[in-house]
Amino acid sequence: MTGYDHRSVEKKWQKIWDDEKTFKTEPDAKKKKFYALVEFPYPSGQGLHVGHPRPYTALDIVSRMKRMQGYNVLYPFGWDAFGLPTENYAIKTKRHPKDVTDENIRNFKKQVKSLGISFDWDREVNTTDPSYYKWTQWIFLKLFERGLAYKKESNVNFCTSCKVVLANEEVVNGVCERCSGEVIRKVKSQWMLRITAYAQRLIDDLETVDYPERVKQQQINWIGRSSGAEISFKTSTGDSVVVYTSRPETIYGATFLVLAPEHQMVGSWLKGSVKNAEEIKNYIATTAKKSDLARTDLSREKTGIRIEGVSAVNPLTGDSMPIFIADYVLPGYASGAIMAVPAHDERDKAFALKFNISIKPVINEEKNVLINSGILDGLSIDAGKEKIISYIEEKEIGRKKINYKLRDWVFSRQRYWGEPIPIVICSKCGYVPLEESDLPLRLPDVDKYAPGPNGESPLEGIQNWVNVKCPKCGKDAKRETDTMPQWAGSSWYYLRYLDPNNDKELASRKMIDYWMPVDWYNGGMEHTTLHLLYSRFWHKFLYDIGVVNTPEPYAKRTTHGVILGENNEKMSKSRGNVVNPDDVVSEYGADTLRLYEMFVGDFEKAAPWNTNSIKGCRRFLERYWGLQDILNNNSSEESLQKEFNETVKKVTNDVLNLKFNTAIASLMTLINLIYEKGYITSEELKLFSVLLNPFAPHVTEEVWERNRLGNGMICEENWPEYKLLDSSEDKVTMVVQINGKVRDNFVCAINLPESEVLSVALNLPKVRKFLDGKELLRHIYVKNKIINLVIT
RNA sequence: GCUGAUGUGGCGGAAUAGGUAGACGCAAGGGACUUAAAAUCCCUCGGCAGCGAUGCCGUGCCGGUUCAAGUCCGGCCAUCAGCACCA
Repeated sequence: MTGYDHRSVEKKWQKIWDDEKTFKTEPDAKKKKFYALVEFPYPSGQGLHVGHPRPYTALDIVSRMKRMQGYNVLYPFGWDAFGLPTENYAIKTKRHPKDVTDENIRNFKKQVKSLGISFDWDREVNTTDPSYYKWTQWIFLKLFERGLAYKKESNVNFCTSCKVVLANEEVVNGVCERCSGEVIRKVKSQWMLRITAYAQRLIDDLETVDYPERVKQQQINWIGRSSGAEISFKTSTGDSVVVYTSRPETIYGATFLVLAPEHQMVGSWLKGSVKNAEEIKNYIATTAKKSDLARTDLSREKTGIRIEGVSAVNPLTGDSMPIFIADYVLPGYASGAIMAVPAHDERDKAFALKFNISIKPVINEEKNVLINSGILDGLSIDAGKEKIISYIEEKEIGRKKINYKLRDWVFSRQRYWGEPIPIVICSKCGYVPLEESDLPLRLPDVDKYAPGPNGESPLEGIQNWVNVKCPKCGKDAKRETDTMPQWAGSSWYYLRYLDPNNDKELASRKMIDYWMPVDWYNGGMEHTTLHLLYSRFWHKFLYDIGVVNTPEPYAKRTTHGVILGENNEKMSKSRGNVVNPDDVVSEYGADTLRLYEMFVGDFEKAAPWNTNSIKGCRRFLERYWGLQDILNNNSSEESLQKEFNETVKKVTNDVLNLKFNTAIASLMTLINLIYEKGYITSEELKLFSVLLNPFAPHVTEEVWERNRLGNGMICEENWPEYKLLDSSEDKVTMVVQINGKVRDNFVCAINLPESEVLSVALNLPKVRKFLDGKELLRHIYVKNKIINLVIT
């Protein structure tokens, strides 16, 4: 037998799969469907990263196994191609972003294809294709129609480096998620999506899906539900201030109010009888200059100013309360005003100590009951909360209230390379949506893609595109020049795969009914509060308007660990620890790379790259190839039937449980046993090849064909089932412990009666030595496993 | 600070339900083959003591439950990730 030449083998089978469209999928009512999905990549100029193949291979293994088990498997792929890096690169190299994108996709596609993933390439989608973004725009129009897309002047995050506004989800540690540039606050008129309308459902429906606990928790924390009460405090000017508190039962301890410096009421008071207006104006101005990062710096000492000449009244105690403004109260959350209870809130306490305000305890911490609290005295926290809420509702000074930290999604970007927002701005009619028949609204060709210094969209300068007639009144109007964020196209792409060429609907209802929901969606942890949350939101909206048949898009979500550099640090060009998958494929082969990426460790955990370990996987495949040299159907003294059977069980279960590393280890153990035995039968080689096929699809096809192990391709074979074998003849190893410590073991027939096991154990020389002069108190017997002798 | 993870040899990592800790792989050391090297094959490989049989210790730390704890309980420590003045 000639040696294992991965180059020719892989090239050959990739061509066959391509030519014969082996993995093309159509709905089939007779088969159970299985929709496997990986996050489609952003085709950057750097090409495929060694981290990409890990999830692709993982779900490829699942898909290939499921196909062999008789499922109708959909495993599609595509390109999330709008976005800033391409645009920036295009600006730098003076090329069109579309050309750059096309080139990057070509390169990526070549690389992905070299891995032998069983994608159905006939369903490839590209978010920058007008036939695709037509439907992204269509969804936007629907959102607009239902009042879920609106334009609003607001204080937004602005990345000074990308010159673009960011969603809250895109600001990480106070800096831009993408470029780590400084983020400042800017008042701008922006398109917003009302994701907050779905906050509760986005929390509740997590119970209906199979996601890792940490993903659920992270989304729940991000949405940040808080339950409490809104209470109105009368002030000396005759106005009232509404505060939100999650601890209404502590109201008797509320000794002052704090308002965000931006609070509306402050402005109106300044027009009236405030004594220290200058001081207050200065404080407001200082606050406005601060970045979010500076403002939320926890280690900073509290600052604030008392509003002299205005005070409030505690509605329960009747006591007068001073009013302050302070930047630790945020304008964007709840009503932007709090009642401060310094005795039971650390921040309020720090503030009270600094400004010398009285601190009044209202909870006995030991007994956990309310004190100094009038009508609530003696009640538990929970009972007090209930009573005070019904009291304030009855007296009409407040009500129960639920708040969320989640903000509406800032949906405008002042950049070129994104989906144009299909809206015309008319001075008479306002924001006028395009007709569905006018979609897609294509991106115009422009000469300059760079945004203006203050974040003006590059589209603003394209007169013949911007200037249009209002679709409603026919008068002169202008197009919206903002584009959509990167996350728009990826919020619904899993639906387009179902029906990628449909120009009447985003996907036909028939296809949606057959394929949805996605059965298994794997992706990165970094998308938990971005893409994953956004797409759940869009899907719920599509469900509400009757486009899709399920309230949740993804039945099961798993996450992969990242591949780190050999030095255990994140792979990056600047660290000089980047491994190029092309080099690995060329030197060791795609099958080896696939095997290695699955064997390197727990799939859900990060793992450092190790070039030496790859050799171990390559060796394993060479040993597999070498099995062809020890084929022998005549010898049959020894059988590995039992071991093969156990491996079937192990591999099948491990693949479904994401334990690819131990599945491979069990195949390695089995091959070691085969070599110990010295030969393999055709039946055994056939079974081994089938088990290995999802992991190493090329080499197994080749061995299958060369040795005529079956008709057709191995990937079309049936997956083996675990057989219940007659085990009455089996032997087991019985472990003998004395006082819980392993002392010896012996091999005996399976299901040997307890009394016989005990007598064998007691007669073992080692055991007798330990028993010498001691008394046997009792024994614990675990069938077919262990006998523990308890002695004095 | 809050939330969620994780802590096992020189390294990556195994260990259904509490039941032989270290599977599998890498690296390392020794040997065979070879003029030599690579490749391949065989042996050793948690620590301490011992020629050895063997014994003791050992899964971040301290305690507990149990015949038996990497696994369960309580309390710490460390690392990672996300959130972070959200009232």
